[in-house]
Amino acid sequence: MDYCIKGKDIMVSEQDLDLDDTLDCGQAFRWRRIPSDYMSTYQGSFLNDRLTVSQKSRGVFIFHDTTEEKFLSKWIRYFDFETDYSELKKMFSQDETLSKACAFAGGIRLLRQDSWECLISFIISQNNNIPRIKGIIDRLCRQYHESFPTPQELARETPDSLSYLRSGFRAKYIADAAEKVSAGAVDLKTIAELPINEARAALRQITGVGPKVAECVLLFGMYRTEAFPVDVWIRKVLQQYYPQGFPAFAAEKGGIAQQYLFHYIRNLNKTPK
DNA sequence: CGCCAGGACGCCC
DNA sequence: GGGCGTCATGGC
Repeated sequence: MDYCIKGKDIMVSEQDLDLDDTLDCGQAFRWRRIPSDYMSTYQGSFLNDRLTVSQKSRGVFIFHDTTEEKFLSKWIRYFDFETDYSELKKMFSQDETLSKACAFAGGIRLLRQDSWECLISFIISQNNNIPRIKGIIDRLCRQYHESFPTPQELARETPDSLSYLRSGFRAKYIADAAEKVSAGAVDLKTIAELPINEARAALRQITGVGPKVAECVLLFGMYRTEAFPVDVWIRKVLQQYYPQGFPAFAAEKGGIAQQYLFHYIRNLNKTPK
């Protein structure tokens, strides 16, 4: 990654990033695409900082509505610019299927999101579709001045008071997560550093957090790249391409590989962009 | 209209 | 410990 300042904008060059692949692939739900004919622009936020980011062409980006200080202290980390994804993809490509997946969706990067927002988002995601997940999270944030509520704020709610979300049976799960996190019974900062199986068990103390949601929180909210969420699509990939098991050489970064595979298998039958 | 969604729970055996 | 119905809501 390279960057330079141009007026109030920050110009960024990074070959291993595609905005549509990364911000609209189901790992984060609060990025909104601003319609435009000639480039992709997204608005979103991380913790309390907003960002507008555009992709001008392949590998060329403009970060607006931010500062160099914020860019250095927050956005570089959020977009995982400290990691060399071309190196990762080279490593993955020893495997034939992964090689195809990387070629197909090589613009995906793992976003280093906030663990609390991730926990609630993926609780909402269960047995749900992406447009509706976005809608529910939208209504939630609108209630809190367009920012994600803190655990303490959400802990004041009940399943009934959350009915405006229209999140269905998930409301009681949201309330339970908020209660346990705000009271410290579940300490996300500590969990992030635990050995992976202990971290999994700790997250699953929350009602409504099963294997899949726990894995997503670990991967997307705690940057545990060895976490490997298995949903119906990935289960299909594992059956079809990895009957002997997922290759061990990729296990440590398995979650990132999983992102490429997920995007690949979901779009196999659609026409490539 | 019916099917399904980046699942988890409760209950069954 | 695996199999199955159920859980709200709405996108398609």
